[in-house]
Amino acid sequence: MDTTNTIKQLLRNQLEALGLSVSIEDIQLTIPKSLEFGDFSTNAAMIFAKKLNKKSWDFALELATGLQDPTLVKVVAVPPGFINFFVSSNVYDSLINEIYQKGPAFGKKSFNGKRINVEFVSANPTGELHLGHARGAAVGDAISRILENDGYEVTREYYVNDAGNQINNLALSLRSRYLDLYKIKNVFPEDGYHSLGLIDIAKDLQTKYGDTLIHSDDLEIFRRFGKLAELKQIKKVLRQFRIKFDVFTFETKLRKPKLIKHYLDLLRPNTYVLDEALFLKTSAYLDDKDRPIQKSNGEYTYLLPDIIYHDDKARRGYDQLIDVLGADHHGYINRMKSALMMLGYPKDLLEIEIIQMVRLIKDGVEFKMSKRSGNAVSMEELMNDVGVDAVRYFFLEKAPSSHLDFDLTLAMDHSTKNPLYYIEYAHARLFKMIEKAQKVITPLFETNLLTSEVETALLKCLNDYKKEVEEASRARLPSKVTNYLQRLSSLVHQFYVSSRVLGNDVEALSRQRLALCIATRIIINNGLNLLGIKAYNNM
RNA sequence: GUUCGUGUAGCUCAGCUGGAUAGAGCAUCCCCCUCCUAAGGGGAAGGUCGGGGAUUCGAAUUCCUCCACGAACGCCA
Repeated sequence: MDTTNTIKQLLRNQLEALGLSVSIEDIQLTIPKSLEFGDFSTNAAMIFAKKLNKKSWDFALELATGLQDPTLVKVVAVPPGFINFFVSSNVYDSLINEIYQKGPAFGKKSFNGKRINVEFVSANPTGELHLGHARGAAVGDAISRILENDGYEVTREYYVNDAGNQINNLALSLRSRYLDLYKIKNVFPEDGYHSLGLIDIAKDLQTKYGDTLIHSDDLEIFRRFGKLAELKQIKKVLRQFRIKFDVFTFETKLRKPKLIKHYLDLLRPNTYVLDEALFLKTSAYLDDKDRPIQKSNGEYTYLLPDIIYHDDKARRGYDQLIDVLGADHHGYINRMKSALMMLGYPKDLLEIEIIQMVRLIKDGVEFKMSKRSGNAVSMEELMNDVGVDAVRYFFLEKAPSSHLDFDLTLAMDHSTKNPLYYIEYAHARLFKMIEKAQKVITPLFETNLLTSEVETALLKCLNDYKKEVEEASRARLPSKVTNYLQRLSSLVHQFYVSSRVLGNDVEALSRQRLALCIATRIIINNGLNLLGIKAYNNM
């Protein structure tokens, strides 16, 4: 019989002795969050006290005194009426050993047979990536890393919207810049893209084609050249941010007449014509109203290629599709899910993670970011000024669903206010100390001497790693990992100050503490790796 | 108006599959380097967990309702 059942049985017997007959199933035994509450805990006294007309606390004391078993080291009642069970003491030996043996692989699960596609960033190739994209990039990549760690095979995908109005605007803007180079009078498009990068692209165009395009009415060459140049720049920035996409899917590849026709036929039963436009009956599923897929002028809306795209992803055999999208795509969720349901997919094949807005604060005041204005801060600029590690950390430490104030003044100031330094410092301290200590002693991977409050807490925290990382994967919340690392680092600093590794009277204590440091450093390193943040050996 | 998100310390936010004294960073005040990195540690102060109601032995957490802020509600993508 396992410990849980032993304790439950014990409780049942004791309750009976006190005049209450309950079944085993009604007894709740949990593993407490905090170490001080023992290995198991029950709320039985609080639940059953009322039946005997007793106070929870009195009843807990009464109940606890009768609970004895060879497997139990200690049984205590605590206000307001919990009864805590302590089973054994040296449970952490195997943990420390496992962390040391597995190193970077500790906590990483083997392939569970499930494949997940994570689509993120997917910015239109019409200009620079901005802050919102940076947040999406950090979150999408961290979620991917966390899922991989949890045993999933992950494909990172970028959808390139290279058809439609925005690309025409890009082409027109580029042509205008190109004509400017020849001092030819022209009108910059009203919704054109003002980024300075476009002028450089125009120059490249000039280098390649000379003046042969001046009288060309064909926009196609401007479209192609412009989008590829923009995409190249985007990829460069993402690479610098340590993100490599596995798949780029182009909207133009999905806008093939044959494909469109095929999908129109497929969706036909779910459509109707209104005012010469073709509407998809998404409201029959999850949406609050129907959505047009073909305009009255015969053009298709973005929705149709997007449906084709999602079906394309689904057909590639993923068990789960995740889209990481900005808050402005909020209304998109139900219409895309509805469309996929029409094609016969389950409701939750597609999961959409909405990333809330980033508000930019500079010198204490908000300034609006605009795609057009020259003073919007780009992702590249941010990365160069703040550093990749810090940018990632800033964006990951808060849940994606909460609005984020990005304080530029603070971030660009390389100061100690940066919460990432706290973790990095803990890592560097451990690293240097381990390096030093290993010249004198060898680690002993046992824990019987590690009994101080901070040592016990540290062991417990290391033990939590797997659980936290699993939770982060399940909830798609990288912030669980940043929070965990903060907590762990705090314990590291406390430990560092209070518990010297070298120079103890008892050599075994030094050696066990060294082993604890080695294990802890590995965990910090592994945790940071899940966030795409580098761990440094000195600061 | 509808849908979604958010409301927790002076500020920025954790905590939310109900549980034990509601936590951290920054800011303020006081201590701690002859000794493994003081980018650190210890302590003080700071809270009607937006308001109200319900369920429960127990609610920041679940449910209802109201308020405030943000986002989306286009034959744009």
